[in-house]
Amino acid sequence: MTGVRLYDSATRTVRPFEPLVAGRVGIYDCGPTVYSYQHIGNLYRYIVADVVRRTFEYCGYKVTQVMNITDVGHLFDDADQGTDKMEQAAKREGRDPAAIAKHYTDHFLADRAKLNVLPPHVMPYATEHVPEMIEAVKTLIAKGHAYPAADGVYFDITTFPGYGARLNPPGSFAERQAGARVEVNDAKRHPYDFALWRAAKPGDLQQWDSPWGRGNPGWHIECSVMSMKYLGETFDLHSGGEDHLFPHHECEIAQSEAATGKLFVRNWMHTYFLSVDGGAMHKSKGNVYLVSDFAAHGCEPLAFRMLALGVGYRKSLDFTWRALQDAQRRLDRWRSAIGGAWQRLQGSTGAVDPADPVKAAFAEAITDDFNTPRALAQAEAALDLVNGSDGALRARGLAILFDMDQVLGLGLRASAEATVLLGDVERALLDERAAARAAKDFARSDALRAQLQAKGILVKDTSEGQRWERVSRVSEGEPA
RNA sequence: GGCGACGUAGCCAAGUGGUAAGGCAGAGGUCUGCAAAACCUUCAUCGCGGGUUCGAUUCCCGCCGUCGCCUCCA
Repeated sequence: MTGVRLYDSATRTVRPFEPLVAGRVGIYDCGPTVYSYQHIGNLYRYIVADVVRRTFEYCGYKVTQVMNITDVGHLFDDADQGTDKMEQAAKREGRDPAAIAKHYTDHFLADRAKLNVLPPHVMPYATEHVPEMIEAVKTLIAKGHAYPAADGVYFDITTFPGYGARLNPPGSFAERQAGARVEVNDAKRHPYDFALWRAAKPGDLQQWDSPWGRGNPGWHIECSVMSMKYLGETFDLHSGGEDHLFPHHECEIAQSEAATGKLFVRNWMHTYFLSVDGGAMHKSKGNVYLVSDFAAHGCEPLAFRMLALGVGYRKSLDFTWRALQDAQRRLDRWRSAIGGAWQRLQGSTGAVDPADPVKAAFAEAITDDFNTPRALAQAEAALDLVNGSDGALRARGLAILFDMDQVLGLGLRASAEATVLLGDVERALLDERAAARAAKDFARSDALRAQLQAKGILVKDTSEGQRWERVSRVSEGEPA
């Protein structure tokens, strides 16, 4: 089993990963709130989480990856708040929250599949864990960490020393308080006490019975409850976006550890936001892009995965259409080389030597805090072998690339296999063209090449005969 | 205002106290009936100004710029 080094947001250092249970790793990824389509920034984060999970598996760990679906808004019908996501969506679309959640969850999962993001092993829904959340709130009240108030139940942060300072710089929380301009909610004892349970308000579409009357759960409690339910009270790795550093994950830590008296999470991981054209995505700027927008720019979803792999997750990727198109070209080049080699080798690559230096360099890169850009550079080294004229090296390079793709997830083997799946007509045209070339009938040969091109098959002549590949130029598009 | 992150070639980006991976684009060349590939060569002194050091892109300070968080957003 290969060791993995990773950055931990709590200690702010890169250190060797040490699993709670030898050979296993439990991961909880904060999932999306499904009130609208997930944009590329959201999806980018799940590509990163996917690479993390694949890396551990590549290294021989038995992984349990849990990702929640937040299908409750924890929101109340209060026009002043203006942040009533699930409610707003329900009203906007004239559907109930369950239908909204279903629609956007399905779309999210479909986008993930297009990006070769593997399904998590467990995918709990918040609405199916409300009883457990209520139990957790009762426990916190019983232990003196929470108190019922007029409009809900709040966590008392003064009962958890160090609140807000696990993932954030020491002292920063005090500064936040000083700078806070938030009007104090009279129901709360402390401005930063956070809701565990909210009393229902008139018009709430999502509400449940509880010991504190009808209402809905606070945002943070669902992640504590669901992560501990499926991974245990202490688990290995918890990931989220950089925006979760405060308050979400600090709240999770406080309520979880207050309830169990145990360390909640051993490693915290946060993905930085991607920017678009050098700045933030904003609806007002019209640059909140979806996977379904790629086709219009001649790109496939997997080009976005290639682009994402080209950046470290702790630096922010700057997304531009040009960058995506560059990634598409890179992906096309890989496929072209791999498809050609696959045809020459007739589908046999042999096994990968576990001690292969290129593979070793790749493993070294990917296990160094998931350094995908460096890993890609090693894949390019393997690609050089594939492009060479030596048949043995070609087989070796191909085998290495397929091995690497267990982590990269670019579907390289599938694209290679697709090149040899020809229809009878295509096959006949290729055979006829080979005959024409042998007879030096170039006019006929060129005409046949044009015909094949029209069928999406690019033919190339090499010293070893014709090679061909499917041109994946996206034209069919993918409706939103 | 407070706290934090980032600023590397035309573009996307690795990285290190000792003169900077990889990809895309560009330029020149080889090969080729043509085309497409492939191959070879070529393309940066690391935001600005100081400081520490024998030596800094890499450490420290200041400035400028971008981004994030400061109650429900990946």
